[in-house]
Amino acid sequence: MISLETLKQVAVWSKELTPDEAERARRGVSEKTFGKGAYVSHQGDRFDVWAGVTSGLVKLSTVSDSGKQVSLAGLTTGAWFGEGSILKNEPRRYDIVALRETRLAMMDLSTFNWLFEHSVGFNRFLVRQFNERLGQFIGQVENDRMLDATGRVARALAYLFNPMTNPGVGCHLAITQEEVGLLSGLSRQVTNQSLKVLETAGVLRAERGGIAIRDWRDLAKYGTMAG
DNA sequence: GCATTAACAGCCG
DNA sequence: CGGCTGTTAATGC
Repeated sequence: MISLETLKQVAVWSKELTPDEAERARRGVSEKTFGKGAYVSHQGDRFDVWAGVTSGLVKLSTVSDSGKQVSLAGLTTGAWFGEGSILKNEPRRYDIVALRETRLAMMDLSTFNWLFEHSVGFNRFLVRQFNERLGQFIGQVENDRMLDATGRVARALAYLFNPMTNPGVGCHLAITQEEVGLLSGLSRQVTNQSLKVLETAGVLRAERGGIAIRDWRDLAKYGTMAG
């Protein structure tokens, strides 16, 4: 279990709960650290917790029918994930991998179900999150084949910097070019060149071991148009 | 063409 | 030193 203060810090949704609900939530959440490269869960697992990123960076990926790894999204500070598998009571459809040392807040299933049954604020949050993810998913299938390397990098970063799904991210993120490549489904070398293009376009600033952006919507636009 | 891997030099903490 | 970055060369779809 964690303190109420910690809960408020790592979970924006907790601010919408009543005091009683927040107390329940705090008692059902514990924290765990994952090392670089560690699997949080494998595709097909019954992963019986709902989890939020306290610090670090995780990647959702799956294996395509042709057998190669496909990255779906990156998640960073403030992002919560896993509700889809819990609500449908089905195995995980994705691998979840820590791209660097990552601390996760993990809620047990009974607490999640209690909040789902009793808390209006919790359900509002879930609906908003589903809505945002649906928008991302539609963008993904519509544009996947049309985007060049630069567009794919821009889109991966736009999702990562999206304050709806990653509420704690801000406009600066410690991430290496190799990690951006892993999220974009590209090699480090091509990612390096794409980042330079985006920097020249003025939508981000590439630093050593980090990226600063002006507005994540600029990246989103870049990631939905070829060019 | 465009992307990938391999290799290497430079840089920085 | 070790990790990150910038670049080039060889190879593949």
